[in-house]
Amino acid sequence: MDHNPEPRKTRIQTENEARILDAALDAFSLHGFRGATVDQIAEGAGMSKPNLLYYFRRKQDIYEALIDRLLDTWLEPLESLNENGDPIPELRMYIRRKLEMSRDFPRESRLFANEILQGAPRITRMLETRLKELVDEKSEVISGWMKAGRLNKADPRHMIFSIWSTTQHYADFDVQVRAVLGPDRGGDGRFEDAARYLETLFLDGLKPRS
Amino acid sequence: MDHNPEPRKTRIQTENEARILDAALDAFSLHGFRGATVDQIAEGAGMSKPNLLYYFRRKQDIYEALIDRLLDTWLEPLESLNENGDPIPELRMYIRRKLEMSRDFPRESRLFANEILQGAPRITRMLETRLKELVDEKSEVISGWMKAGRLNKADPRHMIFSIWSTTQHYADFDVQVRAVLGPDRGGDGRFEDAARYLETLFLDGLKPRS
DNA sequence: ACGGAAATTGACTGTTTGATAAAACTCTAT
DNA sequence: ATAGAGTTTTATCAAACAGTCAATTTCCGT
Repeated sequence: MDHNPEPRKTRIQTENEARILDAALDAFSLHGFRGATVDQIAEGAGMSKPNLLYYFRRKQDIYEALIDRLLDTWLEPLESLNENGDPIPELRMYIRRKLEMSRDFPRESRLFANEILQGAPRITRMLETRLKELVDEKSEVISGWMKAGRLNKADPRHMIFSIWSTTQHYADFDVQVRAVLGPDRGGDGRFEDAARYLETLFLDGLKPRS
Repeated sequence: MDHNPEPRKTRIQTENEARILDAALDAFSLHGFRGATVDQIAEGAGMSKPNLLYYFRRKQDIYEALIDRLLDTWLEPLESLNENGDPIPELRMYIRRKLEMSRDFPRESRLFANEILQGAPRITRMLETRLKELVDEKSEVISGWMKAGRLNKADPRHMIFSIWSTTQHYADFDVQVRAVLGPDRGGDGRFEDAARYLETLFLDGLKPRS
């Protein structure tokens, strides 16, 4: 009665799906859903188009598989913001982890940015439910810290936005960042500069403490 | 010898080019260069595709016209950062003007974001020359303020990045912002909330001043 | 080593896309 | 009012596109 309990995957299937998703991430993150082509992805994955479509029947299926896989990873740092920790180190860690994700997973960041930029036609529901609930919950945590005087008073939701935008900027606007900062002088210097700046900004602000 | 001194435009030409550029801004800002179609733009402009191509011979020409028109407007707020003004009010004004531009010209912001996200193939040179020079110049100004103790010490270039990213976030990630904040309760409330938050963030930071 | 399942391919289809050509129409300066 | 520039449309094209299909080849448990 093998009634579709678990369609166990073969070795080749696992490998090829991984290669397809990787090539698709390249294409979609750079050109968006409409701009990326199946031929392009197939070439990137090193296989023929019909072969690719043997694993994912429609272009949209590849895209949705990517988005699904992305979301957990993407929200995890905020999820692990700990109500019982010290506010300042908690925020410091959250910002650093988001910045690390921009460094280590820039394509994922750009894919997400592209999707939102194009009106999020495929994930609006998710934004209004799962994302909103998570932000609501964590905003309460932050709000509690502020009421206890452990954090400067500010709108927690906009605060989360500002952490998202500043950190993801280094992935999404990478070309611009590189153009402005000039040639990379190797190492993790650029990353550390950004980390140090963001810590100053979020914790101390720009007005000198007299 | 009317040797192409100024190809003075007719009334119809002026009107139609404006309508095309407006429709193109809708399309390109939502789908990027490759994702937007000429048919789509023509329909948005209320004319046939061949008619549109009578005014702009290639799709790319429309796109480039938009980008050109955009840049001056986009950089103007930073250009008018005044070395001789008071640092805090100058920054406050810069942030507010950038935020106003996100509110008033969200399509332009998204067009720019799309271009950068896709690797800025058409404007890399501009980023490396004009934009870099402007940022270098203004970084010197900010750096001077910091050395004079009139501003908290922080990397001026990353500071500019953070102002760009936080303000443009409200245009580029509008869908996400709406989803998280819930239904708009009319008026300029949302804008004022963001303005107030950003002022707190940039000037005071999040660590309470004891 | 072999038989059936899994994987791969070449050839193809219908549609969309950016772009062109030529003919028909409209506006405007005289 | 009319000639010619300026504008619009119909018809059309070749390339690129997502997706299908039948036929072939490879893989793998027995």
